[in-house]
Amino acid sequence: MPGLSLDKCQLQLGRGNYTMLESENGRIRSLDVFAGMDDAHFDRLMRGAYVQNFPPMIELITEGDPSDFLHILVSGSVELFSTWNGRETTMSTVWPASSFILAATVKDAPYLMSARTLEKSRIVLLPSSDVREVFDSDPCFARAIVSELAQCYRSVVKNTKDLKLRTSVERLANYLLRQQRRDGGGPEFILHTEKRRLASALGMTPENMSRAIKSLKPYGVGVTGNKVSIKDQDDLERFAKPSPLIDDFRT
Amino acid sequence: MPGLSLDKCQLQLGRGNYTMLESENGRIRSLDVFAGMDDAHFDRLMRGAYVQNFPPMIELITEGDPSDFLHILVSGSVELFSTWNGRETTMSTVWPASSFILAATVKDAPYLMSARTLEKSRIVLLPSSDVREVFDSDPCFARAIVSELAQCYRSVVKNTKDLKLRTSVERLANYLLRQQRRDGGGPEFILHTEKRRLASALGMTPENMSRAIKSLKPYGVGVTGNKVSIKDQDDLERFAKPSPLIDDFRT
DNA sequence: GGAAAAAGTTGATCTAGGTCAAGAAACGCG
DNA sequence: CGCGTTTCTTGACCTAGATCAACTTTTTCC
Repeated sequence: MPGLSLDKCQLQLGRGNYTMLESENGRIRSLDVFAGMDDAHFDRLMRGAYVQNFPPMIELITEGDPSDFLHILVSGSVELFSTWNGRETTMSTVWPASSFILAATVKDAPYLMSARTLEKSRIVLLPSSDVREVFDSDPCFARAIVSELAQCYRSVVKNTKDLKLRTSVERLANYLLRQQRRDGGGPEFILHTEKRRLASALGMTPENMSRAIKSLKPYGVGVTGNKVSIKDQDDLERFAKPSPLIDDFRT
Repeated sequence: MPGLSLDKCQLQLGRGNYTMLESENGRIRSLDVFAGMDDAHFDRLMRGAYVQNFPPMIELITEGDPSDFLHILVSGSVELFSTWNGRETTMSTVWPASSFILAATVKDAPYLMSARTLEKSRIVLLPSSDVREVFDSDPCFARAIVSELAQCYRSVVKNTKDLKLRTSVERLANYLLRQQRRDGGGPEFILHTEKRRLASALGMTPENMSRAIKSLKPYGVGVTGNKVSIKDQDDLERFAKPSPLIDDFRT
């Protein structure tokens, strides 16, 4: 439903009322960014907050726009993407519960990426000015923001290394290994992303992704639909050569 | 001189003494990161600091090592690069006066990139633990760190967009336009980077860089040695289609 | 449940960019 | 200054991956 604008949505769903926020508070409060902060400051942040449900495929943010809100994804999933000269690429996918476009908020600079919901998503919107204000008065929050930001930075750096140092098949192989770990490490797991989006995220075309999957078959990788099975873990790892300095998403 | 290790250097040059630091203090003090902070806190940081001169091509940092120091480049230039599976790529080049590997320091996590001097360089080393300590006690410093980090993050995001959305010739064209602006905007300017390093930074081979330069000739770009002349600004810009969301290095 | 739309796959072809090799130019150093 | 090393360039060739088109499978939605 591309005709449904953000404004329309806000009117439809209205400003998040206190009860809605209350029920969400626990979840949000326990996020890393807010964990250690003062209650008063947290309340201060939440007073100006909106909570909204969005349908799938709604463009939440358009790159270039001023960054009025820090977004926090409570449920659903959001794709960050960028465009130039008629081309488009997936920059990353956001899963609950985490914030996005923190850097734009902090710098009070225009968004560098657009964002759209992939599924029905619940999102908390914190006015950027409030975030900056509380940052200055709560050292604990400041510490958390800086840590989150550093984490984001390191993720992008890892992604750049992945892009510049590996071929597309190597990127796919390592993506599968990362996904496997995230899913518990068993020999069978599920892709939570559409293949064409995955292709874009990994910097290739959907067609080439299909072929890349096929070319991993000799290493014991089977993919049917969104189900992946890794028959020979060692063999795949010998090929993929995963490195903690690229593939470990925690450090 | 690849035989000369960092340790040897430290022995040779010794710990920066107070006089050396004093002479540097002004320059360092005026960096964005330190500008607004308390004098006492600044002194606290500088008490534990080392200042050192390094010859060209010395590896200052190896990716994967623990991040013991925040580095600040006072003069010279430093290349940040990464390796995987025998391949190497330039991630970015650092010019004075700015800090590098801030994110690793903040998170107390291993370096994701290696660093080497390109020329004779003067570098201030601040123990990471001191930086984190002062961060917690000086809100102004915290604000500056977060701003610097956000800036770094946004730079890497722009770089990813450049890599994923543009061809190598388009990347080169836009790089030239950025370099031109940085150099005052005149039709003639100078490349401050070796072409092979530039090639690596832009994600291509030196051979392909040569050919990319040639293919920009029809758009009025002339390159001889490190001198670049842009004869038809409009023509080049029509081809390069620079975007502030990728190419503006300030926001 | 079934038509329409979207996602995924496959094959044929093309092309951007990598690799290899050799020569030219620039640089560093005794 | 001149010799040796490195960088840069050019040409020939190759390959990873894109594009295009046709087809199959899956999903969506009335």
